[in-house]
Amino acid sequence: MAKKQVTFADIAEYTHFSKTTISRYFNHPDSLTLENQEKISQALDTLGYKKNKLAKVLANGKSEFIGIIVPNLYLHYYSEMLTQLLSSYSNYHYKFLVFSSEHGAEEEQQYIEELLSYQIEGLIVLSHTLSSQKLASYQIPVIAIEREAEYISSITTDNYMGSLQATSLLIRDKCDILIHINVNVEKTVPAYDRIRAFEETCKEYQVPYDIDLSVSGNSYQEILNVIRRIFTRIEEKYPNQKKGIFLANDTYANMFLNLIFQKYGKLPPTYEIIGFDNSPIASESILPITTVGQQIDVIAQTAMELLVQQMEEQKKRAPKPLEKPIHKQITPVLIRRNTTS
Amino acid sequence: MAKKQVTFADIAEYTHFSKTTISRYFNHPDSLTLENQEKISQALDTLGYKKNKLAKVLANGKSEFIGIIVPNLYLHYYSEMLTQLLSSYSNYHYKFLVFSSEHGAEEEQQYIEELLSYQIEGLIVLSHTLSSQKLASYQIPVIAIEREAEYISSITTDNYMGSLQATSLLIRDKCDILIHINVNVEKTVPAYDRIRAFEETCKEYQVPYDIDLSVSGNSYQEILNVIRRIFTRIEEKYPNQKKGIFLANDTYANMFLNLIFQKYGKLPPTYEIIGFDNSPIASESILPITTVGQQIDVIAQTAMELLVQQMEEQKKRAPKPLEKPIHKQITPVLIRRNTTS
DNA sequence: TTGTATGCGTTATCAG
DNA sequence: CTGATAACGCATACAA
Repeated sequence: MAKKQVTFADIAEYTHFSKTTISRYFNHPDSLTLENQEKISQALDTLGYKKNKLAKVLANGKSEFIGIIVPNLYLHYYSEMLTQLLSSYSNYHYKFLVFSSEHGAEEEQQYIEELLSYQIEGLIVLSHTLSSQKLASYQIPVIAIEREAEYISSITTDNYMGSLQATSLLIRDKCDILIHINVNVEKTVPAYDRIRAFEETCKEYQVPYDIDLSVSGNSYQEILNVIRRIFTRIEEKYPNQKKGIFLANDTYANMFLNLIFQKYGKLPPTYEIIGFDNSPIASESILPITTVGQQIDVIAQTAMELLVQQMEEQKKRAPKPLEKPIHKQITPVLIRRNTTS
Repeated sequence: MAKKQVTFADIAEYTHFSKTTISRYFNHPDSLTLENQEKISQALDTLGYKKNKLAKVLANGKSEFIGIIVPNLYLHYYSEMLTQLLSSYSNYHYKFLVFSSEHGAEEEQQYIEELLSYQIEGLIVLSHTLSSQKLASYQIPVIAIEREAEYISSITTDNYMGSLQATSLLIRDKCDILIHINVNVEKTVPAYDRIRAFEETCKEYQVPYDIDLSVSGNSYQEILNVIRRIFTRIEEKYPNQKKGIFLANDTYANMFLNLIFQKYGKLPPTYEIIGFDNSPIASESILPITTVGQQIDVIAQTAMELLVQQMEEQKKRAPKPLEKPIHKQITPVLIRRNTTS
């Protein structure tokens, strides 16, 4: 601590006011005469005052902190979401304490304890490790984004609508066989709706379909190998049919497209491909990929609105916690590019 | 505020100790009898105590906060760096307040003011908007990552070495003409060394070279259009020669590779391509791209070491600020993949 | 419009 | 080994 901080006491002494008046200068300036405002204002920069928000928080209980827990930032979806959340600073002036966690529940609970000890007013959770029941038990406004959220409020993409749009496009384009490629997602996860919608839509329109949930792996290479296997299988099984492939995300879609290109040097008319997420890879691919675009900005914005609302409620004298969690769905948009006709 | 927080006062009352003893229980437990430790420990969870770090900070001045300012998280480089920095939590237990800023100096100054008001102990800057001189004036430990840093400590990739390795490989592979494609970087930016090394190496080995710094644009499409123009020019100018292309980053490299593939359906032997960064796109491309890999984990780790060291110094009774800023360079590694022989 | 007194939850100093 | 008491920097009733 080089030189001690300048405090209200110092300013008060210097200006011959009381600390209270200095406090008021910041919080209710109109209650001072213009003359005195000016005096204090002068004193502030001759003394070089710098405010101390922590002291303020301790005194009034409003930390303006929001905790965020993301699984990682490697996936574009998460880093983009974080960007959008951070950018809400200009509207709400909440500060964000960010933790990245995907190594188990204990670690994550520790992080939350730590966050709580900093008096965060709210929490945004994107990781999947803790149950919503556990999260609800912390007695603090929580918003889940795209995860299981039975006991807490949440924002999710309308996965059903997204998948429906993709599937419909493939049907409209007269594909002979529709194929959905995905990991074996749990039914509690919102993204499971992508599988549901695909299947139900295919059934409704009575088109043949094939659902392959064999994707797995922790590295790009591992996953690529699985996709290659799937590609081979499809090539063998549906040789002369027009294949409409709907993949769980753009990374898979890009892999699949690359395999096709490596074999044929182009995208033959017997293939249509649709991804999910509208991540950068979808446009950077050898052929810009048609994809279901998640409206990450809208999701982030909605999450903040919901959270702010609940945090405001907490500040009232008799805060009424939500009777039921609020769940909102954001409709994704189909972005047509060059892998569909 | 549902129920008031449990404080030391409550615990003291309950256990018939003083607040001081409770404090000691947490900070110097050995100075209590085991029996009394046990008593307090019991009281803690029957009362449901939750610690308040803000109060602690106010009392002892150590916030354990570090501020981070990144330009954006859209670029993989930044999001990966942030991930790595966040992961240092397990070693140092510093918490991170993150701001994203690339819209001008005023905004960024405001952010820093805000960060300072939260008593951050150190600052990590990845954005380019504020001069190192300005940053140094804040009188707080600052580490710059991959940016101008005359007046503050910094970590950068050894761009010269990286570029040297790439250029050498292209020479070794007997390219007739070496071409470097980049934006027109300022000479103060560390990345300028990539251009320098390319030119100097070409001269030293007396191979013909061509430096094209015409890349510009704010969107993928804009940049792609420029790259296309450059591609056309190169095709016309060096039709039958073996071309060794070294691009400023993997995104450019991927664009270039896609253009080649779209024209030839493969990578003809008259082309070699090397990117920079080892970002995901380099492996996800139609052909895995040879690239200069920045060791982001090492950079982040080194940055934290340096920062922690300086923050520790600040906590001493007579802190000696650094006489000169410390600058460290991290050597990148050449990752050979399928776009070089 | 301004001041006094007290509290926020913890640590630090000094005494015993 | 334990306790009183005064910081830390600011906010807020309540008075004036």
